[in-house]
Amino acid sequence: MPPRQTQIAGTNAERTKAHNRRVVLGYVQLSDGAGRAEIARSSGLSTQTVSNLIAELEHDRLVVPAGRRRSARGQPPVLYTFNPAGAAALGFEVRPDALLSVLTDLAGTVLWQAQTPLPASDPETVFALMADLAGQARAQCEVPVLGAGLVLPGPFGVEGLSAAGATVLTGWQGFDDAAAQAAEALKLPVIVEKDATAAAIGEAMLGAAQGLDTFCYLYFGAGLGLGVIAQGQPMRGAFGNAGEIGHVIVVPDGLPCDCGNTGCLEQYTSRMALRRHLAARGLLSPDTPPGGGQTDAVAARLLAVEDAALDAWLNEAARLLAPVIGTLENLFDPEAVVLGGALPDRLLDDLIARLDLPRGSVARRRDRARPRVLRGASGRMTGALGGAALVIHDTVTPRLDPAP
Amino acid sequence: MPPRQTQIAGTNAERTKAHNRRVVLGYVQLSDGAGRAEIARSSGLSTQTVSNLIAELEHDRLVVPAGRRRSARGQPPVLYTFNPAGAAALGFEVRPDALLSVLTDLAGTVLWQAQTPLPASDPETVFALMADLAGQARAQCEVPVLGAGLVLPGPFGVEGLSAAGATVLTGWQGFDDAAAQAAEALKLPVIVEKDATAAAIGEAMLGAAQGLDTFCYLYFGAGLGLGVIAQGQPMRGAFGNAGEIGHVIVVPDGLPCDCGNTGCLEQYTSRMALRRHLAARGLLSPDTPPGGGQTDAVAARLLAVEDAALDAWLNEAARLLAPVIGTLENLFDPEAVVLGGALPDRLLDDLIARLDLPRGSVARRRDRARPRVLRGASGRMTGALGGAALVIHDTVTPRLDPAP
DNA sequence: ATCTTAACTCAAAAGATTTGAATTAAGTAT
DNA sequence: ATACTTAATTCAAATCTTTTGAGTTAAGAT
Repeated sequence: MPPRQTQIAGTNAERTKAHNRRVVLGYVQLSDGAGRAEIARSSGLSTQTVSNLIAELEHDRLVVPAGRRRSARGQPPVLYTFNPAGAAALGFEVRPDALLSVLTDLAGTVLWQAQTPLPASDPETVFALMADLAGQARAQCEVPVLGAGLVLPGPFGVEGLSAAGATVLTGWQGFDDAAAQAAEALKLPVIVEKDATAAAIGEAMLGAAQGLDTFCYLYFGAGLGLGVIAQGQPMRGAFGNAGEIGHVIVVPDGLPCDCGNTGCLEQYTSRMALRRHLAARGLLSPDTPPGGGQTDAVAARLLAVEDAALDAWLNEAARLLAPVIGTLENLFDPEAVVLGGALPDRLLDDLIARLDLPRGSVARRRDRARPRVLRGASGRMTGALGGAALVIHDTVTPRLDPAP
Repeated sequence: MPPRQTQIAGTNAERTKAHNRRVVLGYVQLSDGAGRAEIARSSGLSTQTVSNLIAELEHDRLVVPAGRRRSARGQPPVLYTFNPAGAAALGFEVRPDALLSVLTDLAGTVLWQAQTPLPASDPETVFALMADLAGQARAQCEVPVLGAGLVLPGPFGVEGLSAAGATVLTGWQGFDDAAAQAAEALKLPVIVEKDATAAAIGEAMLGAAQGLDTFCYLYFGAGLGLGVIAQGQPMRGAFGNAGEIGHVIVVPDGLPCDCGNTGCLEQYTSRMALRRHLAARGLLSPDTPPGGGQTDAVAARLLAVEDAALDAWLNEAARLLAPVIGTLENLFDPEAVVLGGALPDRLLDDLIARLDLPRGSVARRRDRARPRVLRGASGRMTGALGGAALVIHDTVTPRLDPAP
């Protein structure tokens, strides 16, 4: 009868070392060339400890020496830089109709990718396919693969929401279960995350949110998801369902939603909503596949010709989104809100330009250095790339581990 | 030129021990009697390590032996329980007009308290007064005082919001600065937190949110604040301003707010709003002091006689609050949402009973064990008690320390 | 009465960081 | 040119903490 749900583990020398290794590697990654002594000063570790860890990281090819700095007095430090080519990471995004896979180096450069239709989305089928694809990917690269990030659409275990949505997987029990099964199938460490959060980690590691410690990420998939990174760590919620922003009610008695409420944000500001808007005006065939990029292509063309229907949709989407972004600012106090996902860059830029952000917000700081809203990376592989980024994040960012 | 804003510290043997000590103490606190071997199993530590730490904690009087368990085979374990009387914690809540102080034992039992009018709310005056009060408090108790929790109203450093609100302190630079100055004045470790978050920690340690790892806490002060505990840790945001829920817009083109927007939740659902509502109907003198409990007393009386004006206010407050709670559920995925603070219990209970919570929410789980909304502790000292709870939380809950 | 299981304790071993002295290297002043 | 200062790095011994393994104690089961 343990008193906690979340077991908190004790720590020991090995864990201490793993933590310090991440501290050193994380510092090197974010710097462009750092000497041992500088790392020691910043981390509070002794120079000797840093020296040992650097030696180990150099042996593992995760850092490489990059000449000596000159200037100032004293012995010039040997600079070390992060070596993106020293290892690779796998990312898988499972959608109801397809499995998207990438292999990247530690800088997020794609080494290999695949998009595979899914005949069925039950775990057995998917894991078998993933194992096969992982084999192909590993044959392509000569460096060690650190692990795999598995990206699943949420929410999990919710009455109503999960029964109705169009983007739902059946037979998947939850994060922990999926991670264990996937690790077994791939013979690799596996991290499971929902799409918006994985994309947010990707953005933090490799994209527009680099250097941000606390930010919100709005992910335009079929619906609209929210990933929150708070103090460098993804916010998961009690059941892994944090960030279900698509079902925030923005129009009282508005359009009906799968979730049973009316006027959900997702019904107005999402690719699904855009598709419906364009289809209703005859600008898009109603039987366009939901997952495909055809909506994007049409939208991009309409944007170029300043189409009135698209213009109206963008205005409405921006009008409803702006106060929600203000709410996010006031609730999470982020350094910025990032918009990204499966819409064309130009469309997101245009949407951002139309946002009339509320004045009453904790985001209005005198010392503010960057815009309140940023555009992140976009494209179809964003989720899978986020999966790979999870693995990189895990090897680079220190954190307190829960008990195994 | 360190690459991170938030320095991430390395760890060492001493920190390892401090962490493990917290793990053991935290486990004992949440259990009602635990043997060494049980603790070792749950924490992953060896029995010898646990034995050493228990010996140390017993020496410090933080745990006490409580007989042996019988049943099963093998030697019956010596059970240890948390000893609330083994130490004490101070809590201070600074308001523009008053300083509220408490000394509690580790179970949150009040050993001493004081409410002191503030002639001025500049840091020097407040710290001098705090030092004096801390001296009085420490004279009252024979056990060691572990530290002090300093509770301040937010937000900090925001244009517009901070210039306008009625509950603002001037001359206070920020959390870190205040913590250092207070530690200097009190000669004690000091933790600084904003009111809603401190109250939330208090609720988690000692109140309605016991055992909850992830929850939202709505704090009815003069305005309305939100404290979020995610995975056992308070969510602070990038600038310590997370949880400014009072300025979420719930009525388009509604009542004007100090923040510059219109229709903010705080203008409808807060003690300030209640006071205005009752004053406009002649049920309360318009010059009632804002901080006092007079509004509460009048409201309690009106509630008892089922007054129509109060009934209308409660209906309106509940109507606007329900979707906001739904939003919190969908954004934070908490185990529950707790309502507490400076309103009478019965009023909060009545408000909760009137909530018509949205059906489309990730909170609607088949495995849900408790109500979606709970009532927390209430009363004038809630914030200061939260301050003391911060100290207890800090001694009991393991976490990764940032660099000093 | 003996066996089994479980909790606990003692002492030595192992892992990691820290400490302090020595070494190397480059700039700066004499 | 030479000596001094500053800073990074390395080496070896010391320190802190957990782990390991053997041994002890205690209660139920056979």
